[in-house]
Amino acid sequence: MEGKTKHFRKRDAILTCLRETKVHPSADWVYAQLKPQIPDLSLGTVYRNLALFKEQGLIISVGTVKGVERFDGNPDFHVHFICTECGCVQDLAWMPDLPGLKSTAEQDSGSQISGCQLTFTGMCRECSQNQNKEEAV
Amino acid sequence: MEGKTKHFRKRDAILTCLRETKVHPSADWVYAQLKPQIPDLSLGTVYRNLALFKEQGLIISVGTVKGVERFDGNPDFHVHFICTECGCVQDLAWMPDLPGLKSTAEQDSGSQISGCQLTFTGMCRECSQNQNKEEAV
DNA sequence: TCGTAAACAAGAATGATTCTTATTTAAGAA
DNA sequence: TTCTTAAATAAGAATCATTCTTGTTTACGA
Repeated sequence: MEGKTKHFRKRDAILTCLRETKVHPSADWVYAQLKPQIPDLSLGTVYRNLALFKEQGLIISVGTVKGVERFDGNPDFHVHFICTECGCVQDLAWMPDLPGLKSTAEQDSGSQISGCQLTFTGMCRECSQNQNKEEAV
Repeated sequence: MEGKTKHFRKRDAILTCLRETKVHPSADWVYAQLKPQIPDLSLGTVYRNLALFKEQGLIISVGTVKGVERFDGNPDFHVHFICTECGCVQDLAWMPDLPGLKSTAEQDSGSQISGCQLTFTGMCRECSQNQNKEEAV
């Protein structure tokens, strides 16, 4: 009742961490998050497992924000918003017609399409407010 | 008839290079492209000017492909396809209703939206064919 | 009990990008 | 013209996210 778990304890913890957060974290964030509970966790392990999960389609990459790759534990298609100011990433609730998009794009490109990313960039509410404060000074 | 040009010769060459190619190049590709004509061009200059153009909205970043940022000299909204095998990037001709997308996303996120990226990933025709050949062996 | 393969830690290596310093250039004031 | 100043740049060092290497531990089946 303890034997089998140990071998995958870290792997499982990394996947669970990704699934439970909404921040669309970086490898480093996941590492910092888990390190207190798993003191002998290595950053390399986080990177390796993230790459594995991505390959298996369990997670997706949201893209690179300020030079750092960000991940999403929900691999189902949905729309993202990225704040170019603070780098936060949000899921949008609204969902366009994906099958339509995909088949159109497939015909257009003549390629086999496996993934789709719709991402908006801009300034999040919080950053907009902070900007206004600064301007008011 | 030669005076004013010199100061911006490299800057102009970098922007022109980006506008004339369809490959959605990396900084390094632009550097390699221009180096023969401009032997004293430095890679740092390419990076610096790309960052400047991006800030000015003259070009956009298509995202990071295999760890390298790729750029597009056409900043107007259009859809991209990225081959995860060879890393090539293509423009698609088809264009969804952007204003509609944007206003919907703006309401949804409560944020000021300035940019939009719709990107499909998959395997390009050429890579698909190569894969078939390999399997046939 | 062995042998093998996967998971892993630790730290080195890589490589894209950014930063620093000194030089050159343009353009305007004296 | 001659200074002064600021932008553009080259060259190479520095940074830092990511990947790779090596040796160790763990699970599991013969």
